[in-house]
Amino acid sequence: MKKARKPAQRNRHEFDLEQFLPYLLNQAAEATSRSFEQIYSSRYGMTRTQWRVMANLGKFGAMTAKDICKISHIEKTKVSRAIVAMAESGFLTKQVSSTDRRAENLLLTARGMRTFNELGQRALDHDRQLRGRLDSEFSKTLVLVLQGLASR
Amino acid sequence: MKKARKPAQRNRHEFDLEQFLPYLLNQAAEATSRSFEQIYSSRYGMTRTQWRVMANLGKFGAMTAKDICKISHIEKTKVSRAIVAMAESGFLTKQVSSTDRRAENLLLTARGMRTFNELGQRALDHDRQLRGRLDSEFSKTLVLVLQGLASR
DNA sequence: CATTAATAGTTGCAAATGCAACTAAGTCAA
DNA sequence: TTGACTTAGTTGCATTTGCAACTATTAATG
Repeated sequence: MKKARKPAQRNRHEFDLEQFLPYLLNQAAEATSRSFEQIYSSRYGMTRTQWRVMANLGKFGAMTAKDICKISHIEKTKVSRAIVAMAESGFLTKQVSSTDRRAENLLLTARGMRTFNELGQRALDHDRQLRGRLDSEFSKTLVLVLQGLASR
Repeated sequence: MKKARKPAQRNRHEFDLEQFLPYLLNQAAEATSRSFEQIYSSRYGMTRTQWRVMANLGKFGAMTAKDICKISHIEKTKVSRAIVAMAESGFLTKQVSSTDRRAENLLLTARGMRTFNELGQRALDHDRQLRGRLDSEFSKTLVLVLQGLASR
């Protein structure tokens, strides 16, 4: 059990880190991501960003780095490097767009697909575990709220 | 408005990144932390970890690095380096514990206090903005759920 | 057309991080 | 005591990141 410390002094603002949404979100995000990270990192040597890129490609099929950025709000350099690494590991192939030679269409290889399918299955399990005893109504609202917070 | 893409193919698992809790939490955490980070980083050149260490010291008063780790679940090396930097910037002072010469008691300086008070005020504002139109009952539950997810 | 501006993606570099190994100090038991 | 073990905190190193500047290509404008 956590020891209940007394605040050292009263402040004008009554700010409490442990109630601060960005902090809480970070803690929860770290804890929940980290356990799942174990799986794709140990099995496939993938990083978190790589897994996310894969999950997007797995869901939406071929798309460009730009698309991934827009959908996932991940930094473009992060995406760029993830793509390079994934191409090297044989999870995806790039092909220059026929209509715009700057852009490259990204496509999961057969191996990429298989990997995505396996990880997707495990992700589902993990998610169910996390949601555990959350009321299903609450769970739905939670998703909406998080999406709302993410898109600002 | 977000373009609604169609999944490329149906998979056995029906996994959807955009409903995946770790992912949602990360997105929300990033978005909400980043906007606030602007403030302490531009005004005081502080990093996220430094701000968190400060917030703990501000709330609980003098404590050791170990205590901060235990309370906040932040990696000890992260905490250690944050402390060094904050001491250099004059936000805190260390003093070797009288009962255990390995441990150091950390204490915000007057400047550290002032900074914490100012940032605390702004954090409160930020938090209120984030919570915006969240139902207050939901808001409370949310905190509990996030804390639950964080401590596993 | 010819320039100028915008866009897709990459790269360089300076942080920030994670992990393991380390130092110094304390504990405990025989 | 002394030797093995634990603990508080630091350090080294390899990896990941964020940001700005860059290349190559396309769009827009006069």
